[in-house]
Parts: sequence; C-alpha cells; structure tokens
Amino acid sequence: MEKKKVVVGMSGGVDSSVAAWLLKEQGCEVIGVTMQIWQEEEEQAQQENGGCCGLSAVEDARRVAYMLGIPYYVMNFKKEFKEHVMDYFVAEYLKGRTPNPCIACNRYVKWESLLKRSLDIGADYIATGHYARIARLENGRLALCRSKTTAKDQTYALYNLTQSQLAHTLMPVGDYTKEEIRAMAKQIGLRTADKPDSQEICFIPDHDYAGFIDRQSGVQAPLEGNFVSRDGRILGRHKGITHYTIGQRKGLGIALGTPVFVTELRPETNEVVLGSNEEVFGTAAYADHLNFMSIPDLEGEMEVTAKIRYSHQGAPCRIRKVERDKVRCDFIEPVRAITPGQAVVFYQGDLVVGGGCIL
RNA sequence: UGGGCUAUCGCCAAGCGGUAAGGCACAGGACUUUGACUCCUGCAUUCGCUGGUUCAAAUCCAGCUAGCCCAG
Repeated sequence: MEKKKVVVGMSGGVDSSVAAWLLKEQGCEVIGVTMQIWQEEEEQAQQENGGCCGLSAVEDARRVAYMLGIPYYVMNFKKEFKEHVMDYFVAEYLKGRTPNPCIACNRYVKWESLLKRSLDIGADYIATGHYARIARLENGRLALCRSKTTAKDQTYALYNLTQSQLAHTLMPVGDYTKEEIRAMAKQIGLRTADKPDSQEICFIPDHDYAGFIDRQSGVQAPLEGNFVSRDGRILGRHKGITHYTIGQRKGLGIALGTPVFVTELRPETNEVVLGSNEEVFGTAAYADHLNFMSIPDLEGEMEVTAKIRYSHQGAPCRIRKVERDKVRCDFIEPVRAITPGQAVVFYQGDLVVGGGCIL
C-alpha cells in the first residue's frame, strides 16, 4: 500500500509541529507548508506572538521541518486571506455584525485554497494542528468529533467542513491533551515546545480592531452616534458602531450607576442600544449559511446542544428549518448574547451535527 | 444681587468632631486560535477657596466663590 502523502499546515506553533511529527511517526509521507497570509515579508522575522498565524511562523516552521527531515514550502495565500477573511471581517463590522475571522480562514483559506493546492501537488490529505477528531459514522458520513480535551476543543471553528473536505483531512493532535502535546514536543526537542498559545486576531497584532476597520475602510472621522435605551432615550455618544458587540460592557465610557451592556446594534440609525445584563439574554436564534455534518440535512425537529461562540460551553436547544437555508434554534434556558455574525454550532454528544451563521 | 439650599475621585454617592465607604467609569493582569463576557488588582494624604475654634475638622464658625431654588 502506498504511503499516505500529507501536507501539514505548519504555523510554527507547538500543535502543528507535533502534528507533523505524529504523522511522520505513523509512516506518512509528510510535507510541511506554511501559509503566507497577511504578514509583510520583513515582519516575518519578528518574534512576537506565537501560534496559529503568528509572526514568527515561517522561521519556526522551517526549523521544525528541517529537524523532522521533511520537505518544507511556503505558499502564498495573501489574496485569498485578504478577500475571504480581512475584507469580510471589515464588511461584517460595518453592517453591525460581529464576525469570527478564524472560521472564515478555516473554511476558505485552509480547506479550500490550501486543500486544493495540496491535492494539486499530489497529496492525499492536508493535516493541521487543530484539536478535533474526525469520525466515520454508521450512516456512512464523516463528522467532526470533539477532541480528547474539551477545554481545547476546536470543532466549533470547523463546522463548515464538507464531506469531501473531511475525507481529505487529518487532525492527529485531537487524540491528545494540550499537556500531552507539549510533553511530546519537549521530548522530541522541538524548539516550539514552549511557545505560548495563539490568541487574539492574528492580522491585528495591536488589538485595535476598530482602528483597523477605520484604516481598511478609509473612514476619515469616526462615525459617532447615540447610545440609546430600549425605549429610545438618548444616554450618550458612542465612538462608532464598529467599536461594539452584543453583550459588551467595557469600553462604553458611560457611567449610569449600574453596569450597562450593549443589547443591540442598529446600523440603519447608527445607534447602539444599552440595557441591563438581563436584557442581553434570549432564547431564540436564527442562522443561515448552514452546513450539516453528521446528517445529510435537517429534517423536522432535532434536540441538540448548541454553542453560540467559541468559548461557549453549549446549551440545550431544539432546532428546525424554517427555510431552505435558515434554521431556528429555541434554547431551553435563555442564553447570553446571541450575536449576529457569530457561528452557532450544533452537537449531539461529541459529534458535530452542523452549524450556521447567526442572523 | 432679598431669602433659602448645595458644594467629597471622570459620574453618582456615603460621611454628622477622631483622622475619606460603595457603585459606575477607567487602567493593568488572568482567561481566550474571533468579538465579547467573567475573574483579580489598582484608582481622592484629600473633601470649592481662605481663615478661625479644637489635642483632633470633610464634618463646628466666619468670609469669599460657584451652582440651584424661591421671591422679585
């Protein structure tokens, strides 16, 4: 039997480094690839944050590949990343929505562009350092399964993967805990063993995402507007709708005696609605851009556990389709901050049923 | 320009002679492959100003200043 030929997306971080090592140990023919996505050439030498899309990606990844004795390439995906991640990110915020760029990156850049190019050069699979597993179900379908450690599980950000994409994907890290991965990295002497986990938005290193949006969209002055109460009273001035998201408390700069939170964004009137924490809770959510994994499609009603943000523990709810590409989720108990633009991902046990984008 | 009231951290607000609560906001940190949430820490040597009484005043007295209210 031919050796599996696998392209490993190497970010330079611990997880993808160990993923490459594991696959090599398993006898695969491994090729290391780092995706060049947003960094300027000069900046690649910088030793800043680590992880998924960190700045020191190429340097670290190249050394790890050399150490493992595998071929290594850098592939340029700047165009795809700009179009599907950065531009999308800006456009969504301007519409008063709150996008998740990692999900967009996974879907369009990693599992469309990288997978396609990898297959083009003769690979059978692409592999990443994601904490997730892929299961073959009795109904013949492939579905993501939560990683060994639910604390690090990353299936939420991967709910968009299709059957054919899953069929060409390996995620060797999902069978281990973060501690086990770090221990392995240390044991085999990977220089990336102690790199900190990635966090924040990779293409906005200074964390000033609102400023990034202003620069990208060419806004001269901030589009200030009113903070209003649910009943329409003007409470103050806001810095521009892109600075806020549902459920947000910090950064409002408004003192009303009790904590206040963003309950709604109104791009039409450029208003930001403020209210109590209780007002941030809701029980119904709608989502489109659906993708189903463990089932071919949603028929009738289904009881699932839904995550409405990456770090959400999940909450029980009933889902049913109300249109061809629109699902309604009714949560048993109110959930906090159902936010348009974020993904909602459905689970049954450890399996990903599917998911969509919150409306 | 007669009378009354009030002036304490960016906002609100305790304090009533014994040596400045608290909430909100804000800052820093933790958490986090998104935005948030949450948690931890910090945040008035000083109480509109100037004097006075007292061992001791933000707290009592006087004057001044500012704002509010009622008369005009």
